[in-house]
Amino acid sequence: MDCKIFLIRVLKKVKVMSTKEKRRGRPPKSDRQKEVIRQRIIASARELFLDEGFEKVSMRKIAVKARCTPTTLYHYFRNKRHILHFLWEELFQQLSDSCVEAVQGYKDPLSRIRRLMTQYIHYWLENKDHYRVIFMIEDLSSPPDEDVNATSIMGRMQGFQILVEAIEQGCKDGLFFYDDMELIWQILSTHVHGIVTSLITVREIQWRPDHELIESSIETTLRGLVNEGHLLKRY
Amino acid sequence: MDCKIFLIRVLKKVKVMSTKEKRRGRPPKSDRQKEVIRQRIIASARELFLDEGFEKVSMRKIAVKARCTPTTLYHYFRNKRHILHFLWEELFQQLSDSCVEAVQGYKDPLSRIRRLMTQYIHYWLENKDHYRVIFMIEDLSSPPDEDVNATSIMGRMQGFQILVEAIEQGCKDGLFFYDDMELIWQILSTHVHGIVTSLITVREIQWRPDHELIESSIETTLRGLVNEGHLLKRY
DNA sequence: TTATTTTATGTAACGCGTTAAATAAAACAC
DNA sequence: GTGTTTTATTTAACGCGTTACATAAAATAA
Repeated sequence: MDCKIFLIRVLKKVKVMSTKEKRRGRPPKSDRQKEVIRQRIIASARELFLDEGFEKVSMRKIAVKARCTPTTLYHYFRNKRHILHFLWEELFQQLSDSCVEAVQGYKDPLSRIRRLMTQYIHYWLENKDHYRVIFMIEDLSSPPDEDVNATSIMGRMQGFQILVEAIEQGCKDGLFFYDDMELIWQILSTHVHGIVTSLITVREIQWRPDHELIESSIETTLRGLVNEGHLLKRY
Repeated sequence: MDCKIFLIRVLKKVKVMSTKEKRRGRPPKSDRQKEVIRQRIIASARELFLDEGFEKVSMRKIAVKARCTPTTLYHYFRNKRHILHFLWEELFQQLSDSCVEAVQGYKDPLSRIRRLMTQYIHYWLENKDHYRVIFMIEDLSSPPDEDVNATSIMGRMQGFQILVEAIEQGCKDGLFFYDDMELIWQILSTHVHGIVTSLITVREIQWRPDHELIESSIETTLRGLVNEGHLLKRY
């Protein structure tokens, strides 16, 4: 019974939506209007984040800056993480820019990949609070935001593009043990990310000096990924 | 002036403490008594954690179970993380046990290391909430607890002991590219940890199927760490 | 007009980790 | 006994993310 009623309601709704008959209630704000408000909220969050650091970004303070109440924020974003997602892109852009700079003057794919891995690690170590914003916010229950696809963000980043191209070139040259570009960048990503997350979050372990652990760890990954004979002298 | 006064106060305190004269105020609880209360608090936290999952562990609920107020908890522990640190040891023990079981029947160091790496990853992937308890609690300001040394915890774990012994044996056999046991286990740790943390926390990326990424990632690390010719057929 | 329906926003609350301030308890000095 | 000093514990609060609920606003239906 309930099922039937529900079905009828859904069908009515679909009919109304599809034929664009006059809706009954207050009309929703246009997508354009909504976007304006969303941007005002994001701008407030960014201002707080840049001015006073991540720990000052609270929903209540964002609301004050955006001239609304905290509840209104939840009308436009699922949760705090959802708002901060939009700041990710800017942080990734910084990372990307620093990576682009890091490969300047390096021509062969292997050197470029090595430089990118090194820079990735150093960027996060030098911006530990940015790292926490992105990787250490517990969302517990909520599923990942389907409208924020990190792979697509990364795809638009020049730094990631350079990595992909270097891997592509490497594959052509028979550089790698594997013949699968996606697999290769995922292996590289998990390994460098492991170094970053270990050094930042596992502070109870007495790690080797940063530079030693970083360099030997990266070289280990590259030796494991690159076919014998292709491993040139570094840099 | 202030400095001088401070110095005098310190000296008085030291004198009193060292000569064991009668103290003026209410005497502190004995270390034994304090330990009893600490254990009661930890037991309450553990009960909540095991019965209802991590998200139910709140300072207020621990306090109720331990029959005191939340503030009292802060008399015996610096913060929530400090209490949960004592649960770490038990989770690490589970991990250790599963690792001990995983190497059963594997004799050569390389196979044993490979088994340990694989089991480490699978343990955390199968116990994601445990992973979050340990690695994803933001402590923001506070420095790492100096009285909880993860390396010493790990040292007492048989699973870690087996890893160290396997590395030791490997070094004797000339198995590894590096000749430094600590460096080797730290490289192994960061790499496997990178896989775990990526798969658990970076959900916005469409990762390769677990088994594929795990296996090729581990093999990459081992190829990079093990000298040519020593890399036997797997398992 | 008035009633109804839907959207947008606000009010007040929940439980959270943590802490300042007050108070209770236990010792000594007088 | 009465104060004094130190420790242990509680009370009450802060700001937090989030949400149930109420209300305002804007449209249609009658």
